[in-house]
Amino acid sequence: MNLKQLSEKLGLSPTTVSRAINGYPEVSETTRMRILAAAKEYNYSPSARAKSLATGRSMTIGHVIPTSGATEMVNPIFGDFIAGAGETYAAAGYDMMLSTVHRENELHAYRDLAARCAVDGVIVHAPRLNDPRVDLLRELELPFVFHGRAPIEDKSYSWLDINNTRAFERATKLLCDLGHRNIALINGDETMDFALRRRRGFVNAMEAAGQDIRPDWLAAGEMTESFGFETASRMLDLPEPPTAFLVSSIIMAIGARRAIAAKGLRMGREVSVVTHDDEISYLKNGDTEPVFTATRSSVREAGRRTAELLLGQIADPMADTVQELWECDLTLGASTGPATELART
Amino acid sequence: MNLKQLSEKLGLSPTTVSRAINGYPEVSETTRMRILAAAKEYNYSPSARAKSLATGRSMTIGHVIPTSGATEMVNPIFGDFIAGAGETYAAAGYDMMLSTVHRENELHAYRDLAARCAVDGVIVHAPRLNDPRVDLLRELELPFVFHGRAPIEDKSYSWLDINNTRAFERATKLLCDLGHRNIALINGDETMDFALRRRRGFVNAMEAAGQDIRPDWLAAGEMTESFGFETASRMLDLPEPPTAFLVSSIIMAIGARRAIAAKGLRMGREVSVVTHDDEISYLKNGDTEPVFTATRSSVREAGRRTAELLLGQIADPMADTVQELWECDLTLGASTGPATELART
DNA sequence: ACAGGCATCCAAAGCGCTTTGAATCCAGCT
DNA sequence: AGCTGGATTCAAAGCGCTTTGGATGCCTGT
Repeated sequence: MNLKQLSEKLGLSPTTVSRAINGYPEVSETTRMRILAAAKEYNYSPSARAKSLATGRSMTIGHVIPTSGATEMVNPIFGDFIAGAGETYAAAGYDMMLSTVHRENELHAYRDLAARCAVDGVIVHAPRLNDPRVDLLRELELPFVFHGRAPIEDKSYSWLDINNTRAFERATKLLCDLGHRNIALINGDETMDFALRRRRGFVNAMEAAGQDIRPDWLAAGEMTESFGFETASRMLDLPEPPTAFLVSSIIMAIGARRAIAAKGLRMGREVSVVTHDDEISYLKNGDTEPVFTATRSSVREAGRRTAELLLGQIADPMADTVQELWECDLTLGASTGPATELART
Repeated sequence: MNLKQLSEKLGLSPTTVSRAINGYPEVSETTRMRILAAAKEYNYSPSARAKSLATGRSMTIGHVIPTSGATEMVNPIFGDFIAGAGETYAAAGYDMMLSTVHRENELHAYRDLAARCAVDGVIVHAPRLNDPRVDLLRELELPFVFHGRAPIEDKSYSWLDINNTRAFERATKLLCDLGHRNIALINGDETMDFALRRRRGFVNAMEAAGQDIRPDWLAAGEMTESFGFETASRMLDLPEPPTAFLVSSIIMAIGARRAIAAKGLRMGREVSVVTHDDEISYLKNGDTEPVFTATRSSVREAGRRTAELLLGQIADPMADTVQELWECDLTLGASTGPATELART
């Protein structure tokens, strides 16, 4: 069933039917009702392809998902971010288009989306150091919003980010205040902007507290459970092991917990752990008391809001760029406690 | 830059340029080369919208992702499945379109995709008992492949599934062979087809071994870490606690491990755990020795293959439907051992 | 010299919609 | 009666591509 057939059935012109469906005022209420009823009866919806060709807007938002590392890992926060963004799109009548792509083909993927007029805008994931995507997307004149920031601090593009530096400063200070002096950082891949900021927050707070930062106690890598386990295991085997871990993702923290348990130590007693918690739906940080003391921010909420910012920008391309910096909660859980001497025995 | 402009620049007709780009033979090699060079220079790609309107194919595959439960959880295996499917799509020149949708709106989402001609086919996720989607999609004449099976056993639709029943039979038998008599099942939501089959496998093997199935030792719910923790905790508190857990997802198994540790028990010693492992990229089941004894099948590989089946079906709608049933590995890890009396003390 | 055949190329129609500009109708007013 | 103007409706152009059905030119063989 297409527009022409429907209009013939109704004895009206395609023009009128189209206007009725799209809510234009130049059609009487009675015929509008008649048209909408018929559309429903025959389950008619305008063809998205024809519509977007005619209007010049595809009503589709693109997400280019970089798969990283040898394992081509998909970031675990991704599902929840998408779910949040999807709510916004659904409410606004937009579709969501995904491309998963190896990092080296990423720029080509954006170029391609733009050249094919496949999307009206994109959300940019996982900004990194010297991220070339800001310039590229500007050149392509494709509306975009970053989830996270490229390290460039100018106001010339829109982004939504959490205050990674502050969150990790506060978390580090908490550990210092609990008397910990041997604090390790298990960070995400430090070519990524968020990881750099978290490290900076950690370093700031350690220096403020007059504490040593030992290279042995710094690690960065893939945000997998294995990496958390292996890194924590290795550090706990050091002659002078850390008494506390600051961890960049709850998945790595679960690995760290496994390492701690394997050494016969108790998390929250001999060893403390603070992690960042994205509030991933299947990895809730406990139901009553949080399992981990954590810096917390909902990535799903971020998805919803980032999508809103992008749709706003598409609706009014002349509007100013928008920057939103969200503070994280610092929630106390069972994984932290005062420093003890036990871990060194 | 559009086709017309490019063809004017080249002094050729749009027809010829189009044919050159789409690889038709009626254009000389020299002009084809010239055209392709110009297309590259001006970064021209045919508009996807116009192309799909003209060809009648959208070159897009839809995935309708149901969010489940009060938390609107996104299944954690989803990211890896999508990554696998995405590889297939990219290689074949297809795009991927996602809608996340509440379960009650799911049928409407499919209807809408079909009516708007937005996709050439869909992959159906998370089949359930009495799944209405088989009939609906047939009625809509939209090509589809199920990831998993609807319980209907006919050959009239295509699916790719793992042999859940067999996997859980074997896993259960392993635990029985290790001397366990108190075996608990922590299953996924039993309105889902896969969970029903796993339960059936468990029951089959228990009956074959002449063992009791105690309602106390059966649980089904959301595949979250919390659910695994709470369920295992509750069961371990029973007057007669299980000595082994068969768990439907590695995330729940991580929760169960936490519960076991919290009771001062050791996984693989006092309590055994076997889990299903989808080989999620960020939750690798250990690097050297597997942490968990597990029934294993790569969900990413499944995504890749399911997408292939769908594209095949789109390419030849008259071809027979295809069913693929994959067997799981049963890999031994550190989480299982012989039954002891310790757990009951 | 001419028909036939092949290799190239092109004009125009059409995909299903939106949207411009115009037509039609029917009060309401002078 | 005649004019104006608002309320409806419509015909037709156009979005950027593919594809049908020629057209053109060139080479062959007779």
